[in-house]
Amino acid sequence: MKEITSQQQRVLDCIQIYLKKTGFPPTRADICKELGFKSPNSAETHLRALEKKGFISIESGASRGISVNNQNNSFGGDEYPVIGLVAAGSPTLAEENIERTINCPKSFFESGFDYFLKVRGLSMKDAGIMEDDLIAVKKTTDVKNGDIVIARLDDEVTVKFFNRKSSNIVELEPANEDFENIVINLESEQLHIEGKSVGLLRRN
Amino acid sequence: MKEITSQQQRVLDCIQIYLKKTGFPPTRADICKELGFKSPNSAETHLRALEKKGFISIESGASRGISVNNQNNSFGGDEYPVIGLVAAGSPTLAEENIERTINCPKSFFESGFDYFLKVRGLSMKDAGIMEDDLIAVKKTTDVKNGDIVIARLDDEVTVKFFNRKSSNIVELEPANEDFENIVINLESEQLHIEGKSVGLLRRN
DNA sequence: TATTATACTGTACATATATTCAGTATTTTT
DNA sequence: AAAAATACTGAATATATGTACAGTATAATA
Repeated sequence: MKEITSQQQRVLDCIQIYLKKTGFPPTRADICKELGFKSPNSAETHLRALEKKGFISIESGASRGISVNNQNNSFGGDEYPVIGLVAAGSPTLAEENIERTINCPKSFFESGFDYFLKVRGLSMKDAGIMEDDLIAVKKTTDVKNGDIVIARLDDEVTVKFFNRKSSNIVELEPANEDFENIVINLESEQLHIEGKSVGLLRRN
Repeated sequence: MKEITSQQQRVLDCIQIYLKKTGFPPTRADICKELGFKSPNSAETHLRALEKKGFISIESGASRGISVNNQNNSFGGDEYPVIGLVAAGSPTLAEENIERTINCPKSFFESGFDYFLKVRGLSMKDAGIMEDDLIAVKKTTDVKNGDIVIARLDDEVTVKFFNRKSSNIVELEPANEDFENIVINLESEQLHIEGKSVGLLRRN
């Protein structure tokens, strides 16, 4: 399997996300629409490159005749996006930050989950969350004290323990003595709870 | 979900077999070819019946726009055993210690793996391995310094960093300052390397 | 008894779609 | 320095495909 370029990866991801969403592969036009290309030939050439490199197979003449060569993939799970936890000051948890997808069953984590978040930094190391770990995130605002939450302050996304001190005061607590608690006064600051951690996946 | 007729079941099976084989849904003509119909409208009417009964969804106008409404998670991965890392002095990694199994794809962890090991204690906490975490273990004796290995000394199984000091001396190093290195002289003691960690799964 | 659902054949056609050709430009490899 | 790969736009076209229409026939339902 030869090297894949970033654009080819985007096309491959697009195919897999489309497959997950609709149950069938995209057309060239669909790919263009998703990725903003203006000519179907843009998709075509990427598809041919992916085929040449062995990532996909294309059945000639067949509409939507794309199959992903995931050797292990006779597999009925879903594709879950892996979203990069971008550094401070960067955009939020957006679709554009999908690095790739992971195929795994819905019920893999007890309460169900929506996406994986790739961890940056070691602010939660004493909770066993290390750099590059993938946190399984369930989208919810229903969080309790002690939950590991994915919180957004302005445009900065962070993973911390949640601790409501009073009706107006929330503390976000790291699990690392080198970091300090973030105290938020809800009257003067905006806090968005994106979701909470329901599990963790690490791949050495 | 209403009752399905035998012919409709044949069509539904045909769709699923075609999907598994090719990676994309069949056309009306494909179904006719598979099932011996002579008119595409035969397939069409069956598809519409299946749609009406809720077994499939059809995207109007899209070629091969069929998706199977699979609420049942009959999921093609493999069952991997979860083995409890039993406390000191207890039996080894035996079949009897299988707590349950987890369904997940073969290649879920990069290099493939053989079973999950449920962690006891916090001796590897600084490596982000916490109590009750499930370590994905690949059975192998081919380990390098720095690998997290599953080692057995007599009947005691432990998870530690591997460090070969010399041809006869191996150190098993915890990732927790409260624990001490285990130094093994291979001439006088038996060390069995059961495998190494290739990943980790945590479920909150 | 009339109606609806099932189960087909056969023809026809609009359009969805793959695919080719002609360009332009940048980067990487040889 | 030349060749190949990457990364596109834009237009054109043959055909793959969904889908409607016209029939025929049987079984189930109201």
